Amino acid sequence: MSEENPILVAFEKHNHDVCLTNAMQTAEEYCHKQKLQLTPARRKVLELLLQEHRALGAYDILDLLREAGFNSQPPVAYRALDFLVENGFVHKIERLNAFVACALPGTVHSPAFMICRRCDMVAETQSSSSGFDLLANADASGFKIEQTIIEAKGLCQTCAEIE
Amino acid sequence: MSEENPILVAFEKHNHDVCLTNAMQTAEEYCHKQKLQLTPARRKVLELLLQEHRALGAYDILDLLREAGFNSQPPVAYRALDFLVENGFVHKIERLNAFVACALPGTVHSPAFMICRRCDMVAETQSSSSGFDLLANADASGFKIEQTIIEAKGLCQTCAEIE
DNA sequence: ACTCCCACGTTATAACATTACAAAACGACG
DNA sequence: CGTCGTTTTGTAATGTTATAACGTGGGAGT
Repeated sequence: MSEENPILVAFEKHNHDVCLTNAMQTAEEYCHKQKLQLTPARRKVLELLLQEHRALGAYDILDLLREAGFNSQPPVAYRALDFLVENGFVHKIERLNAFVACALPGTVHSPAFMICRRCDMVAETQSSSSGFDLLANADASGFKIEQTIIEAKGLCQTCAEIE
Repeated sequence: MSEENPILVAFEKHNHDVCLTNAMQTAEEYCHKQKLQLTPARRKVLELLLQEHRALGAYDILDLLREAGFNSQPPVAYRALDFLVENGFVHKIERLNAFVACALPGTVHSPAFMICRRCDMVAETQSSSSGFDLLANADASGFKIEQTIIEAKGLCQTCAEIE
């Protein structure tokens, strides 16, 4: 069930308001504890991203911000996104040059993504490190991994049935 | 040793001419068999990339092409890169929006990369599919993975010693 | 009140990538 | 050998993503 496996949440029907409210609350608390400022622009960008299980480009976000009465220059969006990414509330999807709200905010994790090429849905899952060749090769060569991005492109179940 | 483990080749001293010659020959043969045209621009781009174990941006390549007497518009570089990527001679590094010659051309493989953030070296390794959470989660959700990109950022041994 | 830091405002531009359409090269086949 | 269809190239213009640079304002601590 979704309640127990947030990983699959993007694929299933769920009460999205709860999704959003929980995530916002987690962000609030985290920022309060860390003495970080969840300013209006940052908050709005996070809300916008939480409203979809899709990745949005920086300029999409910029348009939405503009509609919401915010200032409209690119640095506005990029600064907010940088903040949110740094603090783990948002992930960048490199394949898409786009951004998606974190499905597991407030936890240290090493995410992996499934990206549907048809409907653009992005689902986040955990990538446990173990048993994974990359680590062995990194070790063997003395490479110190700091961060790994894992992004799978394909078709979600719904879209696979259609095609 | 490098001869037996091409995965580590980028990290070690090696006769780079051999590297290049072998890869070019593999590409020639593959194209001949598949009735693909390894045209001068495509060949030159592959050579340029093979000359480094680093990723080059499309515009870097464009500059080098220009120096080599080729035409200089962006589509020239992007077309050659598209061809080389489609046929597995070159990989795109999404994190860097840049391109690197394949270390194992002519074989079907699912690569993973180690990218040194200090010296920009890119090493290719294989990502065996097995034992890897993403697959289990994809299965569980009905997601059909078509391609997975794996890119680790960090420090290569040499750079780790310096820092 | 002073000052330091952080966030924001704004302009400009850099870096990456594609569309569109015309011309040339190439290969297959009658 | 033509000529037709396909692939590749030439070229201009434009679209998309991201950052540099520099100035302004507001709050926290002294």
